[in-house]
Amino acid sequence: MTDTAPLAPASAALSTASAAAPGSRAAKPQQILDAARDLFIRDGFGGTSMDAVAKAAAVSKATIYAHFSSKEELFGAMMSAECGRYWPELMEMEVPVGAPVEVLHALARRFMRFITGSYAISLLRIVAAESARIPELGRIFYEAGPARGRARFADFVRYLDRTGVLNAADPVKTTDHFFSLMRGDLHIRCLIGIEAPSEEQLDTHAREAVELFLKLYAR
Amino acid sequence: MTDTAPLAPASAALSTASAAAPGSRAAKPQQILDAARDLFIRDGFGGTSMDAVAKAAAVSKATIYAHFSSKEELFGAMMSAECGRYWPELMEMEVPVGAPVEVLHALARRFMRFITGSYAISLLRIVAAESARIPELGRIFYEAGPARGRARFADFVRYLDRTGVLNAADPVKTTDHFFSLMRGDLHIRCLIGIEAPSEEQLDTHAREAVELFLKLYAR
DNA sequence: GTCTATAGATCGATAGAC
DNA sequence: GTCTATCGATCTATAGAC
Repeated sequence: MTDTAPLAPASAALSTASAAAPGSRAAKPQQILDAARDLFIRDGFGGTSMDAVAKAAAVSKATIYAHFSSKEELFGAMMSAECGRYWPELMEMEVPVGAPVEVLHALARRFMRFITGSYAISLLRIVAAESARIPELGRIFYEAGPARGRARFADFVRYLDRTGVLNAADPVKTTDHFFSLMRGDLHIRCLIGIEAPSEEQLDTHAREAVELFLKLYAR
Repeated sequence: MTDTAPLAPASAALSTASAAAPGSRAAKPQQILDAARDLFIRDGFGGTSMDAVAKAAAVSKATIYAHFSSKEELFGAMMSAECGRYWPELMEMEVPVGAPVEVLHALARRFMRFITGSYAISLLRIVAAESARIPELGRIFYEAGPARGRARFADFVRYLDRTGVLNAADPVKTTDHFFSLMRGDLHIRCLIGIEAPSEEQLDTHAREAVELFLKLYAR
């Protein structure tokens, strides 16, 4: 590896907590967003009441409405903030150094662990369920999350193509195929709550996905 | 093709309408289920009220509760009935005859059209969203739907392996890979409502998926 | 079984004091 | 901005007549 791997530069993770002191006035919007995130993720949109958010955020309901004009807007703001936060944690981590197949395997395992985890699954469930009611929600989610990861991995594919490891004439489609092979049927089974894969399952699944991917695109 | 293709036997589609005359007493549970299906699919679980179901089914709310003890039970009964109905319509159709690559392409196109359509997307959204609240829902859905299609296609893979078209040592995994390549990123984009692929897109997508699949498994 | 009518609870959103 | 208190609407579920 004499070239520079484009996945390497890791930026500082964004902080959840506001800069303001807890309990102060400026911290309340963030308290509300944090509480909303926890409750929406746990109970869904319909299952979360504004009363519950107010109680969890330790503010009054009127304070919530002073910052967010409706439940939908609060939900959209929470989702937008989360989408800007969760994907960097996944993709901007330092990329392991080693043989391409090992790097791919490490990335695949990390990806699988993330997308089958309760956090990503809960977010996806709510976005899917509410996208009919809140049309822009799907795009907010996709652009801030999956699209970023895809673009980032496509850069990595270009790098592997440039260095002669892969034969990927269309990096975007190649990325799509890698992600598709990774998700497999497992992702949907997680989405509908009938599977919670163990670490070993994820590792095996990731290894198989990489094998198939290399069978398609290794030079 | 001297062997018998296992996808061929098409059974009669199940009927939605009850055998009882419309308006009669015995027809009411079916009227309720039909109305519930339409409303749940259109407005989701939280967006559908029992009042609306009663109005759409032309019965009183008390009649609904005489047959279904709660909103959740009505929802589960509807989903169970739908799951037993929708997949046969997809997979038990007559299989086109021709070269394996053309048959695969026809199947892929049919599959893509179905899973990206509003009916399947709506069902999946609701199952995903409510699987946390109703744990058995995901399994009902999966067993009655996707699992059947997978088993059926695995038989087809075995047939193709037996006749020397494919090299598929593990038909189940091979099936998984075919379905994964078909879904691609497109399926998730449909799920979150940011894409509604045209017939041409579906055709192109299906063709590419088959090409990749054959690159992996053609003998 | 089926209806009308309503109980009982909750929810989203707001008014008004500070 | 933040609070308490509450409005008005809606929802699930049931009581009671037939």
